[in-house]
Amino acid sequence: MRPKLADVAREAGVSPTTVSRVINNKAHLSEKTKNNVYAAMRKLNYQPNSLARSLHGKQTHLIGVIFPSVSNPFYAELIELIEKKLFKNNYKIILCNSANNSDKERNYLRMLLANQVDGIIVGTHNVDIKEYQQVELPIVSFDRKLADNIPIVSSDNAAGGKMAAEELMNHNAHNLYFVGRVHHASAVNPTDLRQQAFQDTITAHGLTPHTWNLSTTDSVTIKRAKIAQLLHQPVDGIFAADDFTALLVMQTAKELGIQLPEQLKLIGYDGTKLIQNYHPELSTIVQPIEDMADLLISILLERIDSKSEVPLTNFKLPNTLLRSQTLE
Amino acid sequence: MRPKLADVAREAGVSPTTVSRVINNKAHLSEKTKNNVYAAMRKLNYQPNSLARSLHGKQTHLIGVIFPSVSNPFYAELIELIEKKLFKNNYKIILCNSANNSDKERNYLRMLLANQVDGIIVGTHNVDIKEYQQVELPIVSFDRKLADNIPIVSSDNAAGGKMAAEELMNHNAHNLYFVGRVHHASAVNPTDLRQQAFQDTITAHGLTPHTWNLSTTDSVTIKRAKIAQLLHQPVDGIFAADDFTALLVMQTAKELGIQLPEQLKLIGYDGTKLIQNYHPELSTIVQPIEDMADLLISILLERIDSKSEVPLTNFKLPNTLLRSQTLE
DNA sequence: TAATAATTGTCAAACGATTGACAATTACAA
DNA sequence: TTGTAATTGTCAATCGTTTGACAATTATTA
Repeated sequence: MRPKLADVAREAGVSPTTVSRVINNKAHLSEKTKNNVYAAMRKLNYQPNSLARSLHGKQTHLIGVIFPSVSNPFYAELIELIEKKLFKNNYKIILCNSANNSDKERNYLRMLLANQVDGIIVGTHNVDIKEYQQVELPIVSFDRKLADNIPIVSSDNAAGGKMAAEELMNHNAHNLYFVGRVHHASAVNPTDLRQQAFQDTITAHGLTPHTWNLSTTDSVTIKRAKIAQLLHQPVDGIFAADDFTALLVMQTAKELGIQLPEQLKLIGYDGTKLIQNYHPELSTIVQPIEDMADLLISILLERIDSKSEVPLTNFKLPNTLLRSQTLE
Repeated sequence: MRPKLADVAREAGVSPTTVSRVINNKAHLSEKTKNNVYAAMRKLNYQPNSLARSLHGKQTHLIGVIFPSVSNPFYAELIELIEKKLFKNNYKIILCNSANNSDKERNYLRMLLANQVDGIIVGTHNVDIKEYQQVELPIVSFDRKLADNIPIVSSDNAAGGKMAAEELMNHNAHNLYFVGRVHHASAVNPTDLRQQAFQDTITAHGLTPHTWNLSTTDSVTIKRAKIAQLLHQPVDGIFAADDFTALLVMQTAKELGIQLPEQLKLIGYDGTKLIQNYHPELSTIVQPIEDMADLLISILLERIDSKSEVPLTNFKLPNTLLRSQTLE
């Protein structure tokens, strides 16, 4: 049985109230009793029961973190940074993998509320979650519009798409394709803005943009096949929706004997540390992952402890272009 | 303010006790009252306060998951599977990134205890944690000896090392190197067994094994440089400590004009889905990630709800060899 | 119709800590 | 020596839910 506050009090020869005061730094306490209490806590290896404390109204210091995947390196790096920074602020995270399953996400959301988390960071891609509307807890969203009263942090996707288009055109590519999940209706996801801006920029330059759709449910084998098909079209510039798709393009091109960058220019998206380290040859739009993690957390913590309404902005952080061998 | 049990009772026109009974499926309750209560809960969007329930002795349904990294794809995939399977069993996870920092790890451990988690899965690489000895909570360790009373789940690292050695020799490689973090003292980590078995197997075949040390603190640039140095030695077979190191070897070899597999055979280790999908050319020892996740969880849950002492075995699951272009 | 079973309620004590009110003791300065 | 401030204690209510004991009501069956 784990020791409780009363045990510490007995051990230290003081009242339970005093122990609680020591723990919470209340009132004026002599160094002597403080030290007695600390010693007793150490001796008994005492840890205050968070449940009891939180039940009384104290913060839980738990933050729910909901993302569609953990194994995707982009999310993995973002989550790692979020964890690191929250830990510094003495918060711990409950990790929720929505797996793009709205039932699972809803379930997790309910659980987070039941567990009285202090706040939630959401980076998931399911739209139909009405529930977010009525959560009266500090929430910050990553790259996605959840509800009117929830601030969004993202990179400047439109600028990223434009940058990719311009860069490909500057390198004399004319048959330009966007490869990835292609959206058709009006842009809903911030990420759709990449494709949109890419196409608009190309059109503005008097060229015709093309798209080549890969479904997110396609296996990698199928994606490779589809990309091989694409590479049999006249194409000399590709903007991939993400770096891993770009890798497939690179590899497929190589198999088909297509030279990069001579015959084909390629730009990816995300620019994780993993890609920068292990595929430095890939040109890519680098998202400011660390800045976004910082911002997500500072907005969230601000909301948590000041209770102030944060202006409901869509915070857009700038991307950078990493020029490498697939471009020049 | 979130509704509480008493609010539901009022709304449903029953006593708080009855509501609690409905929630916990106690006693005999008529369908009618049950439905009334459910309706009231739905109407008020009621969620029982987990803190209060757990304080009373109910499980928290929280599991602490401590790993040295989230962004490393191997851990990322393992964590994702653990999350997926725990979710199915109605458990949620508190994610702890030890970052190979024993202070941080100790801190997280204390916090997990304070939060009354039901169990802990530990996959971290710090040794000097005495604290694990005295935790009287169900714990399972991944790939690491923590304390005498804590079961370990791992892949058969020794068999993996042996497999790699034999495979390289079968393909007529004679100058064999282990590349990665090289241990010198007697093996402490299960992962050290890979290197040990690799070397022993080579020696047993009358050849001389070599090692080429890469520190975990080396940047990727430095690792590349060190690998380039290695490739200027006489070497025709390399066993990399992990797949990402293997990628660096592949890339460096290519830059130096060394042909794989003609001039150099290469085997990596881990075989994540990421590597299998995006680097299918790499031969590697594939760890049974999913099986390990299953086993970790079944042992942990067994311990949690049967309170039975699980036999303190080191569960070793078999690896498989993925032969690909870097071998033949 | 009586006896039995099922259903629901009331009440109160936990779970482990926090906190405010108030009292009592001690220490220190004037 | 007295007054004031600092220190510590006692006591009880509270956070939201669970649970056991017991009573009261209703329904079912013989």
